[in-house]
Amino acid sequence: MTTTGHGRVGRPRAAKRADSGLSARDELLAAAAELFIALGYAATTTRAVAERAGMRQASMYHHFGGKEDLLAELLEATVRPSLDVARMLAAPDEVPGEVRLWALCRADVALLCGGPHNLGALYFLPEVGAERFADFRALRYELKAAYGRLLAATGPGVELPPEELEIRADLVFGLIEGVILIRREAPHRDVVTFAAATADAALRVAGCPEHVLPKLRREGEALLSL
Amino acid sequence: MTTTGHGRVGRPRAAKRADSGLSARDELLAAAAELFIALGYAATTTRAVAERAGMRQASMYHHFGGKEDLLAELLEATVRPSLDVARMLAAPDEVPGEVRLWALCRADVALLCGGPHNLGALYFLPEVGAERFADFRALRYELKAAYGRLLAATGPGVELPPEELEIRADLVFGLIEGVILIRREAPHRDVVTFAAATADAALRVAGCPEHVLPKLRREGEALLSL
DNA sequence: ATTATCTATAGATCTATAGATAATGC
DNA sequence: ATTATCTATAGATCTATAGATAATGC
Repeated sequence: MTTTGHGRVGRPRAAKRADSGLSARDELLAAAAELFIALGYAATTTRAVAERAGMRQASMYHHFGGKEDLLAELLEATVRPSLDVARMLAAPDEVPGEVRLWALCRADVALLCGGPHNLGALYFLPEVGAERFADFRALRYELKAAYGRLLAATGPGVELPPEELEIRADLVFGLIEGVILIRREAPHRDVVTFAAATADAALRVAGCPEHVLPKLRREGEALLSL
Repeated sequence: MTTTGHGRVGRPRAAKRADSGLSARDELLAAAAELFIALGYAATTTRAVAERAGMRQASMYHHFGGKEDLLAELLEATVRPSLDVARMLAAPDEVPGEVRLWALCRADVALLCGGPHNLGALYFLPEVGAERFADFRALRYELKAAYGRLLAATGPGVELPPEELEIRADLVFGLIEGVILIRREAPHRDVVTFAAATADAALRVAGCPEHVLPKLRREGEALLSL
């Protein structure tokens, strides 16, 4: 998020309007995010992106190589904060696995529901399967693996056979990413309440008995406020 | 699925190939399903659909008004079987809510994971928000409401305040639809095992204690085999 | 006669490049 | 001199229609 001081260099824009405070790059990214989420990737034209950002179609190419670069940058910027939390929580061995799993779920849901747009919806665009977005998919896969390891470190009392563990890992990760679908239909829920409720739900799926959830909530929140 | 006996009327196709046994309509629907899921709606051209179905681009218009009609028909045909199960399970008052909820989850997951393509992925295409697909969205909304009513009929022992109930309903429905995302990445899981495991997970989210799950599984399966 | 297909194409895009232009910076 | 934008456009699509054609059905 680079802002330029007033008095920009370069030819002035044809369609003038209030300064958004964002750099041209960021204006383009914000416009692309809104349009990709609402209309999809292929249905969004470079003209629509550029004009929503306040410039002509061709000017976009001064900042990005093309539409694909916009999506790649949005995807990676969206998954990276979740992965940062996951990496942080992978380390501390003295904290029980279930507390760290609760904290990761809580933080991830807050990130997914936090920003002004439902950026996570970009993950589900069919075009994301293309080779161009392999870097993003690798980051997301790493995040998923982190969920799996924390789930496996959960217990005692919840020992599961390996194939059952694999299903539970998919279900927990699916529940968290499913939050993106929920947000699409109920955009105005309180994020803090919802994030904690979803983390509780994830640990129920993981097999935690109801009576330990208050403890996880307390310790999980404490772990995140460090 | 109408099949025509051999010796079809009309000009022969230019590109000949083995008879699929499907009507031209169904060949087009199958081709559209594969392409919409793999590439997305906007990125799929009428030429690609027609040619995968074994005919020229323009011939598609003899069977469908356009691309939108293909998607609308696929969406409605995919959600309708789930809704049929939900309507059937809405009736029997003598069966406890949690058993009926388990059965609905189990059946819905089996439907979502059953067919040869991951048709549920069509639900998440951004284009589905368009006015043209309002009928589909109404059916899906009715399905979601059925989940909500069964969840509210769950208990005793699991009485929840209304706003918590609403969050749980979203989470349960999100978990079930999240199965579509899971299937996208792990396409070769055993459907029967996975469907039951997911129904268990949904009831854990609903608040059922672990020790009642075996009973729900038994009675839920029995309810579905009627 | 009816049907399902074909070929051909008009009209409407959409992306990406080439080259001009109007600012600031030095 | 450098920069960010502009205008113009070539080339490549893509959708949907018009009208011809090659089967079967009666």
